[in-house]
Amino acid sequence: MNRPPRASDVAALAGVSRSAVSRAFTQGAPVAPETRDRIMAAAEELGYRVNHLARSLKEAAPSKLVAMVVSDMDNSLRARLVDLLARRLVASGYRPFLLPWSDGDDPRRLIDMMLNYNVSGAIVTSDTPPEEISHECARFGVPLVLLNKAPVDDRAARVLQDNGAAGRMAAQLLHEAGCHRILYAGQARASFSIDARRRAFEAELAPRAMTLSGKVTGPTQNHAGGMVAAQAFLASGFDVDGVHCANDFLAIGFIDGLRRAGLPRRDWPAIVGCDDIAEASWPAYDLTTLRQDPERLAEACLEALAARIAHPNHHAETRILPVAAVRRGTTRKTEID
Amino acid sequence: MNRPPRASDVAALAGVSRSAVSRAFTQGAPVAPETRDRIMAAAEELGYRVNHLARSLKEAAPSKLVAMVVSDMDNSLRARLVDLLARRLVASGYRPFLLPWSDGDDPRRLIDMMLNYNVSGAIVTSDTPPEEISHECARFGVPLVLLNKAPVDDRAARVLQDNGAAGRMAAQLLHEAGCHRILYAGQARASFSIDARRRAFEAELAPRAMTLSGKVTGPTQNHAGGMVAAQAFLASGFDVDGVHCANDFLAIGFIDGLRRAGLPRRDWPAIVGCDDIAEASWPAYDLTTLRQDPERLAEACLEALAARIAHPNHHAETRILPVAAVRRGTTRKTEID
DNA sequence: CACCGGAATGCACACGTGTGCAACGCCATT
DNA sequence: AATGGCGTTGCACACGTGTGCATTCCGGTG
Repeated sequence: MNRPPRASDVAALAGVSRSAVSRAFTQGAPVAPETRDRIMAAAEELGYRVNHLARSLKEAAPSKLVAMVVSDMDNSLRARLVDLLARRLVASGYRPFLLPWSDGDDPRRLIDMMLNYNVSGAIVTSDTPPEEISHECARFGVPLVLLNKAPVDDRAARVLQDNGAAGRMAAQLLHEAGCHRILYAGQARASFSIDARRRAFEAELAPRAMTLSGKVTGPTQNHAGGMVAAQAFLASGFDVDGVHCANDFLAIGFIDGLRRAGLPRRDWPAIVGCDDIAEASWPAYDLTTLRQDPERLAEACLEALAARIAHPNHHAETRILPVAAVRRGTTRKTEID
Repeated sequence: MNRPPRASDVAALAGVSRSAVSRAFTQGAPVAPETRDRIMAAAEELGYRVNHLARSLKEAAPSKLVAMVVSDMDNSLRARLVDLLARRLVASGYRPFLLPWSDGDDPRRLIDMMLNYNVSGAIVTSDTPPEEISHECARFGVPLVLLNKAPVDDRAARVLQDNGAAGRMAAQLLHEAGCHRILYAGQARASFSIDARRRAFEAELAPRAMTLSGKVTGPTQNHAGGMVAAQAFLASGFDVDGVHCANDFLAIGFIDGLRRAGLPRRDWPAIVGCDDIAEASWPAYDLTTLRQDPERLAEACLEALAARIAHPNHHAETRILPVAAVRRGTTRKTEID
């Protein structure tokens, strides 16, 4: 026989009933200390582990699984968040369940996978998954947390950075750098957060005596997209002295685009990104940006998820986290080429 | 009542027995077509989904969960691999279960989590998790695949790139660049793969008329570690014209270390990394390196896992995947600063 | 019409666990 | 000694599903 040992095996070895074994492994259940010791010894000998699948079956709805829907793992901020979320989930007794999302996927397959495993909640980190997921989660009572996504359903909690403040701070940072003629570099199909930032950014330009001289876009909001955007910028002939990029990943691509085109460093416009990903601080980029703290984002997600699980019928809350300006080299004058 | 609908609810609505519902959702089970249609309509109306937890309970051992043990998610190669593995696992009908690992963690907690959920297999991607995990998996019959790790147990399958070839190719690339006095930059506590590469690299130096002039190490095998290593190199006064770095992540940190120190581009030694992470191709680095194809690594992991699951008693196999030289700017002479 | 074969369906058990309820034993109190 | 109370334990049911086996039904053949 090669199946894993079950509670009744332990019970037989310890000379007690199966219920006693179950109680020995249940926090706070009434069991005589010496009985528990005998049971634990038998369990150790057999290598017995409680089967959480069967346990969660008994306890009705909530398995301890939490689905993490994620795409764009090439963005290091996202990878960092996945890591942090997974660690916090494990520390809180949950088990993270990774559901990768690609643009062409069928959202119903995703929902099936979540409901098949009776998840006790879900966290959506990706930009692209469609609203349908939110509605289905709400319909089936799956507690849901959206990270940096648009509001779609009253029953979905949201965690997002303060996009309005971020856009305004970006304008201020370019203002501090003495810029007047501004370029915005983004992606054709902007996500919710990026679009909100851009609007706040543009609204803040005129009050600070700056004008939007042009916009360029790349096909994607990553490094490759940034390089394409830089190419478009150089080909356009826009006369600008400051650039705000949709996010850091695109901004470092933009910088590499300037670099590849051979534009000397002293001729670069001032550049401001957003997110403060790890690469932004590397000497190759030294990018001025707006920091959103991944640790706090992850923490807020877990708090929001716990709140949803505890009070599924409450109106879902929205947590807005502050951003902080990080002043680096791309907004400082330099004479070295 | 707010619990999710179960098979008996669907059965009642469709006017059939619960067994019929179960069969309707089981591939190849005998069910009259019109009965199946009626059942499916009822299931759709109620929003019924098969509970896979209960299903896997019935089917004895194998839940469809697969544990992915992973640390160092800041390395973009690792993040990429996690993404690819998760996608392939989902496509193959498995459900990836993310178990983050940190250095101080108790390996027994990790094993508990895997066995509690009756995983049908595990993939270990991280460098650090101790051998204890392998032994426990073997002891409890959990099919295990190790990615780029040392051999520890006959029953653990392994997938790794050809470290010997990679080390030799690194030497050849520096040889092609006309180097003679070589520096090796790595980490104090080297992982298995990195150590194997270094040995092959060093053995290949003399036959190609190159000598190892020195070694420097950083505290970690990432960007920060590379910057420290570069600092150590510059402070050492070693006279070298070629550098091999333990991996790309460290190599780009090494480059940024040279950059921060203000060393002009034309004075840089030739540099060769390993892995071909995304950043290596960025214009800021343009790093010559050895490519290990993440897609093939992920594919091989899944094949190895499937083989372990199908034949748990066979001797575990080891798959060695080829590497390819990627020649870029860091091994070309340049006159621009 | 009788019979037979195959398809479809229902019954009942099993998977491994948690827990309410009742029974039991022990000790202290009356 | 009888009684009450409390801590401990076992019984039995429930969670939601898959499936072997027996039963039923239907159509075709002799």
